[in-house]
Amino acid sequence: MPKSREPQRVRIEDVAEWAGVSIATVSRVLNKTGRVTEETAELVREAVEELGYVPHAAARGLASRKTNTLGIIFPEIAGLFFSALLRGIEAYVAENGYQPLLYSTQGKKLSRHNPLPLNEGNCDGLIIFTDSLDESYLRQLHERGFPMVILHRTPPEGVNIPCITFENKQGARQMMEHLLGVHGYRRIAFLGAEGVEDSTWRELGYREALAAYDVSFGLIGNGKFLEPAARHVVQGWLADGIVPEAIFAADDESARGAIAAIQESGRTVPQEIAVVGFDDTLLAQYWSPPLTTVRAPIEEAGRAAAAQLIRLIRTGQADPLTLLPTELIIRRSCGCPVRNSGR
Amino acid sequence: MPKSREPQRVRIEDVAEWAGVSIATVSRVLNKTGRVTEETAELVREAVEELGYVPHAAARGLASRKTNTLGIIFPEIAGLFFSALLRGIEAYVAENGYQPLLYSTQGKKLSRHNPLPLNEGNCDGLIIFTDSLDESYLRQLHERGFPMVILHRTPPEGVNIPCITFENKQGARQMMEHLLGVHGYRRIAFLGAEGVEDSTWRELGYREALAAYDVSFGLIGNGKFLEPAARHVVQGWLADGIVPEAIFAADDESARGAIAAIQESGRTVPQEIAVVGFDDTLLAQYWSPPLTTVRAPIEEAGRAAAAQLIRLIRTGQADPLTLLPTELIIRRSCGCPVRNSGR
DNA sequence: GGTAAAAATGTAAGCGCTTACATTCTAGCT
DNA sequence: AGCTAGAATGTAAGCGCTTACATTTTTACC
Repeated sequence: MPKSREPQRVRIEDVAEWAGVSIATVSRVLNKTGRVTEETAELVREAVEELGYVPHAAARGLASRKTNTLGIIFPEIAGLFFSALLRGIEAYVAENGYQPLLYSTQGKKLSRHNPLPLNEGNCDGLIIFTDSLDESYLRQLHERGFPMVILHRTPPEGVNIPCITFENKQGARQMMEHLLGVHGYRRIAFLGAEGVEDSTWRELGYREALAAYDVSFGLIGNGKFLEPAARHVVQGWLADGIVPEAIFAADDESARGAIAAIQESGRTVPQEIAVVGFDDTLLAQYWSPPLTTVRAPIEEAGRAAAAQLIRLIRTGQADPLTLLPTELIIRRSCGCPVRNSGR
Repeated sequence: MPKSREPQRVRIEDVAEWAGVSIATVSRVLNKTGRVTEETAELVREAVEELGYVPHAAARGLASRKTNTLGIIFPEIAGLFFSALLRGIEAYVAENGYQPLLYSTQGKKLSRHNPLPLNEGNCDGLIIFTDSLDESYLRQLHERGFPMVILHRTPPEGVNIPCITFENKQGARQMMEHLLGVHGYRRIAFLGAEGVEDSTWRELGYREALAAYDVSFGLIGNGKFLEPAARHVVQGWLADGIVPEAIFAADDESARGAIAAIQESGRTVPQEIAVVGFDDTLLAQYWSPPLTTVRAPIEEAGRAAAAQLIRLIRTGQADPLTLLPTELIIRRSCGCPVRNSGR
């Protein structure tokens, strides 16, 4: 049985033949490398158009050892945080002639034994988002000289991979100042995510502020940065008769969970328990009550990561640490009176 | 000046040498193709481990004409809709040994003159999301025999590309039945997005329902599926003294905008104007009032798209049309009394 | 018109793999 | 021991490009 018509791929050779030139010339026209008479160039372009030629990315990458692609490693694809980050990356990357290639580890931790599908073969550099690669693997990649930047995670010791993160501690500190200083709350609980570095820093800000105000009350729950988990934790507290004056959720999703748990218990936010968050995603301004939170410039972080990576690829240099400032967004859930919608 | 230490890439040749075998054997072990003694295989695996060898994806792709990668084309990266879809795709694709490669057109419409960076060179097939490719380009790709599926858009005439979409008209119809039949509303406005196919179908459902109930009132605004645009449209209506009994927003973001505009005008939802949406994303259950909407199985759509594409790649066959059912989610914004939170 | 430098184009050697085919080895026969 | 089928492994030809270098053509100038 004859194989069903295998649609012939158009190759550079076909273009060359059509235009009556050599493949080298075609390549030169396409890549604008080397000089070619305008006449010939036009002829080649016509051939490309006529035949519908599209260069084969893999072949090109193999031959030139560049892919013009940046790999982006995410632990999972979810939520607005991710969207915003990606938007920032994408915008910057596109402006600079690269295309982003995404890979999500879906919770699996990658190591040398379970290596990344993204490597020199298909991208020129990597943006690594949080904790998805184990330390020795990260180190190995880095030693190979593969350009990488890390988002929201300090690189392992001795490995100087550029890092982009928020002023987490500082932001948390500010929020706590507001809760402690303006509202006078003392019994403030913290809802973090164990093992997530952002959360750890925010927690540190929380602790420091508490210490600064000489408050001995401290309550820390693991809301895993997920609404259901956070809701569950707070339900547990309330059931056990532990009723803080305020809950500082280390991200907006946890805040959402906390509010749900409190409201389900028949209590009101912020009158009985205030709740504040971190990130300012999730349309938090539309919640009831509108959420007081710390705005993290997520999109900006994406842009910064892309910028550092491209710089690293091109010049071999990049800033070891980029710290992005956060901003306190006061709405209603902390107990403040209406002022502005925080738009 | 000597070039700074160029870190040598480990190639299959190095592995072969270390293990004392030929590169063909290494390849066979790695791809589990052809027979190799367990002894030799083990030796090769040791070499791989020892040297930290990772195959070069481009070279592999070039030689084998397979990339195990699926390209996913999005108009833009934004919102929860996208996240959910991607999650569905990613889950299915990963289970089947592929990895997704994303490309966002950022609003630009791609054509033959501005071709896709994703092609035979770096992926084995394409999932195309809405209107990001022009018709003749789509046709050309299809004629080349490149496997593709389309999400939320009917393929151009004569081109039988498998298509995955929601029961948009049906879902809109159901919602309208609720508004017309249960609540008895007659002055119902529609907030769509011009040129978006999903919106067009939903609008058709809206019109049909109106006709079925012999309602002559009809008001259609272009909210562009964006909160600010929708808000603006509704502000305009209200300012002009046009006050419908209900607004059917063709997606949740527009619904959000409509609610905002109404509330800003000092009116209440749903008492004075009811608002309903479509998609059930965006934590719509937490809004104030909780949004009555049509749930579209977004994640399921992603999964279905991936499934069809992989089937197409492997067998050359796929279902021409996959229609995913929607579900009416009654909450409060339509005027219904509290029943359940729609969790 | 002749010559040399510059410009334009062509030739061919890879890039790091897979894989068809060739070769060598092993084991089971006679 | 000698022979052979089958298993194990090796050899080498590409995959479709880029690019260093070789060659040819043009231009500018004497």
